[in-house]
Amino acid sequence: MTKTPERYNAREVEPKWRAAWDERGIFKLDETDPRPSYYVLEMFPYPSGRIHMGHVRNYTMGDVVARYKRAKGFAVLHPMGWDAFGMPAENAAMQHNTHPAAWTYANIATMKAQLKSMGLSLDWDREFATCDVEYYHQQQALFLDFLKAGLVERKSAKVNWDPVDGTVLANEQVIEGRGWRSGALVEQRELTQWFFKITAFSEDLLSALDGLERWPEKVRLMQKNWIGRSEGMLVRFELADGAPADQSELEIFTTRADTLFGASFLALSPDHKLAKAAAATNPELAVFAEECRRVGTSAAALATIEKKGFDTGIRARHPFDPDWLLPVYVANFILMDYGTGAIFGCPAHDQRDLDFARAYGLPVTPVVLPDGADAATYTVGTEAHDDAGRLINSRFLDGLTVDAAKEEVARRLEGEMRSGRPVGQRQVNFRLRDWGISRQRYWGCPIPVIHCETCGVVPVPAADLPVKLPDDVSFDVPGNPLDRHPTWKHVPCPKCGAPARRETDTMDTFVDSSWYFARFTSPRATTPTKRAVVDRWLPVDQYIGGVEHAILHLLYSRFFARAMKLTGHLGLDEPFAGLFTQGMVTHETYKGADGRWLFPEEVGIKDGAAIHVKTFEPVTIGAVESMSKSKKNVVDPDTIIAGFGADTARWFMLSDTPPERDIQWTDSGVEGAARFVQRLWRLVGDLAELAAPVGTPAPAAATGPALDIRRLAHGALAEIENDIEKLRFNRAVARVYELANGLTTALGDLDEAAAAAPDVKAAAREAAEILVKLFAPMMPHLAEECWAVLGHDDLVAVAPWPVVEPALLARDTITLPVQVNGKKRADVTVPREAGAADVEAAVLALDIIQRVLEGKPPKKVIVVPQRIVNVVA
RNA sequence: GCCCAGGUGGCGGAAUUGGUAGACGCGCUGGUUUCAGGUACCAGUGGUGCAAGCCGUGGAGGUUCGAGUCCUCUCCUGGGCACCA
Repeated sequence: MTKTPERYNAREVEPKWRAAWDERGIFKLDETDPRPSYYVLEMFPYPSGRIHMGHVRNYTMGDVVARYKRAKGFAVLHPMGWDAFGMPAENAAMQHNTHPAAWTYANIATMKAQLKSMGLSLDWDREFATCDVEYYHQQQALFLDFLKAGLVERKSAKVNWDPVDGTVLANEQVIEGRGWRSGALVEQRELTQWFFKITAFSEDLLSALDGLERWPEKVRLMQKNWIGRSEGMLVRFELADGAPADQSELEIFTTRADTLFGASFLALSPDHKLAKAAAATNPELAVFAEECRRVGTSAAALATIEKKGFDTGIRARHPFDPDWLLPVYVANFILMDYGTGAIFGCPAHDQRDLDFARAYGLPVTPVVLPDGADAATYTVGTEAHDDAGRLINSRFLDGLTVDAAKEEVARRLEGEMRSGRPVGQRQVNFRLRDWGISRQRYWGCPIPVIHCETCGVVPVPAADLPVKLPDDVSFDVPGNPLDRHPTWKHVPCPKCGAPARRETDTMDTFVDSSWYFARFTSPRATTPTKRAVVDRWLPVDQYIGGVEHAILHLLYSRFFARAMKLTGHLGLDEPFAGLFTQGMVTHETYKGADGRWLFPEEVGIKDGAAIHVKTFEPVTIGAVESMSKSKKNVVDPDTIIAGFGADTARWFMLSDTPPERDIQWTDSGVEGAARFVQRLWRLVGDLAELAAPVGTPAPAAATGPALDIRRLAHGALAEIENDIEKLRFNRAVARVYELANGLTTALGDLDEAAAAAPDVKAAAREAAEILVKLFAPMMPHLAEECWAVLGHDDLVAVAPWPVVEPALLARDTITLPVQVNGKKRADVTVPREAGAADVEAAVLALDIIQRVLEGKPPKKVIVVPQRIVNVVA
């Protein structure tokens, strides 16, 4: 190899191939393409201004899958769009006096150019932003259909109010008592709001998780916990003394009806109607209830407070014994919106009830005896027993298991009638709440209803859609610009024609992202979807995004699919057949001498110590954390792509770290990736010089070096295909390195005669083309340039994936490791078809084995075919 | 507190699911090329020992011919949920 290899210049080459792809339109999908379909989708970005490394990682992974599936002969749908409504646009409007739309569309233009520079195989013809009128028009149509189908509800509810953003948040948008976006402490307020009835699907959303086999177990578990199903009973307690005149009973929910004979009190939420009635005549109780509510604003405070209660003086009768009276407390640890807002307390078998009972001197009677404990001496101290056991002190339940006792209590209470209703009934309860979608904001999809004084809430007629956002709005004062707009909300009632007003709330932006995947199948349709098209392309075969959306976005999307099915917009329940959640991109953090964060480019290394590149002051290297602007540990994708090329950035993102884990961005790692780009370029150049012309078939009966080269290529092909199918990109990358190493060595070993042999030249042709096709999904620009060097004038992006020849994967002889007592001592090479007896004989003939055995016969020889031999001495 | 996931060289990580621990990359060491830096190339790189060998997958036990992988206990790290009756 005497010629001076030219360097591969990514900066010049990459734009050329992107233009070639565009020109040929090869990533545009024909919806009627008869080949098997494959839908790969990455979570679409919020147009915040510029893409970050997390986007690069996410979209690179999706692109590998898309390009690979295309090569495998699928008709691939791989679209991109923008999750474009939301608060940052309004904040920018306030700060910089721009219009949210102008800000958003400018950001989209910037980010689209950045995504294009990555060389992604996207069908840009399908692009849309959720703030496009055409998109939210169809979303309003969906809303009206959901309303008609009874899936939308307007109700007054205690809501999470974010005082900084001035809007309502869904439960799942409150994290540790703070708004998920603003971080402000959330307050509880009573407001009339629009809700999607996601709880109508609680049972189905839970049970269908089992069928999502290509979802991460972790995500399924998180959703399961979030939905929070529990089986229990509603039990009616008759009120005896001290009850308000209009209330004669108290209904509680319990999952432990078996412990009814261990009851020592009843407890109410301060917001329970019985508590409120009692507080009306008891000022002290009213004060206590008010105290509870104050604490209740912060979940962090809730977690640490002591259990407190207030005896209302009311007494209730035990359902199995009318003479047994139980005190009714108001307690600070009872939630109004779970179950009935009331419980019965069994201190011996519930820790919270035990803490409460100890504080107020209430009886603690064990009714479940742990296995192995003695009934005569068993007592409960400071730890409640909530595990299994047998019932004691429980009359007719004594001796039963917990499950059997639950059955027996249910049977009896269901059979006992009071005022025409059973005293108890089985009930399944869910933690999941309905999804409040009202937001008091401008930059969102308007809720298409009109409020009329005589007709009430009137849906906007479908023919009047879209309800467009007005352009002339100002953000100089707090509050909702739609609400204070001089004319927008004033409209005649569609029913009676009288003056009425529009709903000024807009939809939660999670609504926008709950059906965009369906819209991509027919992005310009004048209905939300086209049934024939959407039914062919959904579900998404592979969805890829961040695990931070494990609950919110994915649960809402699953709800939307069901709601859209019910209203005839599509034909399935589960929108995402395969889900992959990728890890974050991390980087070291740096702090200067003054304690301020520094950007990575401000930091240099001198004599093994980190210093500031300008001031030479010492720099402290901090923890490796996920990239964030606030800590300045960010690397700009543009800088990397401009400096090294998109292929290097893509390759690095796929290398080394398993895709589901956090990846650490390092300079040396990127440089390594860049070096490999050059190495591949030289290797393909060398192969091209040696290789037979384009179209030469692989040598069928190769021997010697030609056979070795073929085996290398086909071995790598089989492995990489398997790795990409399983999204194990880091392993696929390692296999490409191995193939490149192997081919480099094989080329170096060829003597002049071998290099001139036709079968070697044909094998080199085959190996070079396999190599290029194998890395083409990961480094598509380099692959095109290599493809051209190999003499092709078509694009590798449309070339079919190579086919493995299984015969090349098998060897005539195999080398087995030989262990003695489980420790490896030798290798033995035997014919592939050798029987166990032949292998054993070969092993025992080995000098090393004879030496270790010291001439004695082995106790036993274990031969695992094709695997290993173990000699037991 | 409860529920998950995970601890493997200096670092990121492999290991066909019970069968050669450390693939591949980064880093490092020595050498060749180069005025030099970088690049490129060659050799080496878990620990220990002159060596045969011995020790090694957070820790302690166990099952097995054989354990990173299975079981019991324990420590640590990351994530989710959090008075859900």
